[in-house]
Amino acid sequence: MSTQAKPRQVKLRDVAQAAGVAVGTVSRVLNANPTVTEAVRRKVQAAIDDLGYEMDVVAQSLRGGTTKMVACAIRDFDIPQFATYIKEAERIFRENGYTLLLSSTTNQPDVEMALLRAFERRRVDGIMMTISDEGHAGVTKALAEAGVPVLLIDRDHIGTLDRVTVDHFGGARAATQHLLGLGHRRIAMLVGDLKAFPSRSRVEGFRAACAAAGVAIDPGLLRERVLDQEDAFRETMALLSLPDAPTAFFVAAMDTLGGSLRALRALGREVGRDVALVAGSDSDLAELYSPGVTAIRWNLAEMGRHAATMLLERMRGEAPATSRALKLPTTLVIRQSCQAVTPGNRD
Amino acid sequence: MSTQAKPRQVKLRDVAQAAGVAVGTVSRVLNANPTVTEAVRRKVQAAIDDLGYEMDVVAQSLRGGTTKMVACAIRDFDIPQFATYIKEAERIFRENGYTLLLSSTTNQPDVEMALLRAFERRRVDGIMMTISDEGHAGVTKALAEAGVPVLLIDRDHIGTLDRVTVDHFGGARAATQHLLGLGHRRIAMLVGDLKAFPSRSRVEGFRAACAAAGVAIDPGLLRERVLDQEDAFRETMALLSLPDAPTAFFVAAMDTLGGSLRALRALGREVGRDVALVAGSDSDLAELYSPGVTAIRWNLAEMGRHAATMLLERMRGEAPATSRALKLPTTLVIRQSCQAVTPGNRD
DNA sequence: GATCAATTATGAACCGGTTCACCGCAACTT
DNA sequence: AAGTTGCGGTGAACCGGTTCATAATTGATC
Repeated sequence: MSTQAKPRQVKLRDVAQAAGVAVGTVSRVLNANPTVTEAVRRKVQAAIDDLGYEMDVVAQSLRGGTTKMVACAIRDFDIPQFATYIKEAERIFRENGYTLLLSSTTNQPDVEMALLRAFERRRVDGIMMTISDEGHAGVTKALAEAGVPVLLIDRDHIGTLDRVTVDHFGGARAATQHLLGLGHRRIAMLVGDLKAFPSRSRVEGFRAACAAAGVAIDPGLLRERVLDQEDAFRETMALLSLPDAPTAFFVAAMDTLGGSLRALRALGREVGRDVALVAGSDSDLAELYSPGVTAIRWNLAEMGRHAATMLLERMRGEAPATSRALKLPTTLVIRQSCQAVTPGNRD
Repeated sequence: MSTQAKPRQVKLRDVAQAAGVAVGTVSRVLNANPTVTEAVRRKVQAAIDDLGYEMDVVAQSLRGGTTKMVACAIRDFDIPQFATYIKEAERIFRENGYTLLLSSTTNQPDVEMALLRAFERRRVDGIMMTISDEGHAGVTKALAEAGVPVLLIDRDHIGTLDRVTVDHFGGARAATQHLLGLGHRRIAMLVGDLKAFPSRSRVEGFRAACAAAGVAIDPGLLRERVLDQEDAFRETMALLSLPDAPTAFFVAAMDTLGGSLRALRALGREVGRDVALVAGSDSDLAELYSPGVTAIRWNLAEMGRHAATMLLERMRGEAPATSRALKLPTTLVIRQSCQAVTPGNRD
């Protein structure tokens, strides 16, 4: 008896027929509706087990209007920091019966808008994403019209949406203060796209620290749009080749430390001795490199947990009408990559 | 005119009414059915654009039986190697109109079986996954009864399913030969769970190389079930504390190098000088550590690309009836972490 | 101008659940 | 005994598309 073969998908009506009840009754049993007798419930359950019935979520979604799916779109999957974030968020969603739907935006507004449309067509119950440009009219319009709750990941400037952010400003300021305190005056900074919150607030933190110390910033040492390790390699090479090269590097962009380290290695500069180095995000590489690379750290698992929880509450209508923002604190993990500037180090 | 506000979701019948045609006709226009006049097509398209109609994929899926969703379940997201794989696979699927659905199996058969049931309920068109134990009766049964194409990621022993695998055997053998060639005889090996293909074939490669060289394996130096960096740290600490500690470490398990490096650092052993080290998978850390860590490498992007393509072909019925297996080659990237055994290094 | 064939549009059934107005029946009133 | 209440189950409408048998229209032919 029971689940053998599986000649044809068992449907609700088959269960109803086997149990000798109406389809509506089986549905009520499945949804634990209290208006059903224990005797009937047992009889139906027996038929369900016997036939090996599995609910068709697509049909359920059509009628119910809710799909129990949450979409997540980020710039690029293989940024380890995002992976940790998503891992934790997915766990929360899974435990709550939601399925995660994943896409890369490749940091292009067109793709972001197309994805939002696709998510709408798929009728996801909620969306969690990063956007490449908080000022992009098309994207902000699409977000506003989404029709389902949207939570921005480490993005800001759209006050009507829930968001989880990181205190990059504080992190960058602390990192810069650290370098300034060691005597560095020519500090190069590598950041991503200033159209998005993280890089923007990192630069603000950098500027704030420099301003507080009365140190002027050489615009030639501030390199933006550094999005991957190749960019970081190229910019670091260029900066090191300057006639008046920087004594310190603040590699602030996500997951770009490797590129800078390769450039330093290629030109034979030793971290800590020839040049000071701070990473904008922590990693195994930063920790285990010799010397250890001072880095800005925050709790990514907690970020994913909170994001998922906030979105769940919003989807369930448990959240307040106003948008909620969570800002995670950062700490500067000081390692051995930054030494004081030696007097004769530079002319 | 055109998409303003959005008072209520526009449905197919609304478009039909606006264009003055039957709903079936609008459907035919949307599906580019050739039996529709250019004049009607244009009229309907105008109504679609004017109303800002967006198809409801859930309803489409219910009738059509196909959801254009592919599920991907892996042990753990934040293993960088998987991230690269998934990134590439997702791109292929997205370009082909498929949406990726992601879950963690947490390496537990129960979860794997539950996920397979959940995927079935969601009516995904295909599944791509790793499993924790290729011999697990419940899981293999669930896979066989899946009802949709399943592709195994770096798993074997289930001949009826498509799969992409890596030549871990060859990689492990080459790595071991390398260590043996440098004079190492007491080689510790850290692998994951032998119930799954990768660790099993790595151990086989290790044994093959040792056997060919006539070197006996000390069972005490073979540590299995090393699944994360904490495990690797613990086992490495234990091995280094042995009265007759190994002179070389083959840290073969995925993404565990960091744990071993921390242990070596904690005990003050220097890689390359005090102990030789080979990693079972390559990474930024292996490349940029000082000294660079010799590692086994394969093309993860290609792996993801092939997996997605194979699954797409299978879903479209373009694949041959027999299951297909792709085995990616590995290369040993030799860096500076393995020196020859110095005569007085060990008694 | 009538007949037939080919082309194009129609509308209802269908996918597989959920929901709700309604009905049957037993218990409770007076 | 007739009327009322309320619990438990029924069955049909509904969600929003797709599909196909059928109808309507057009064009060709005699």
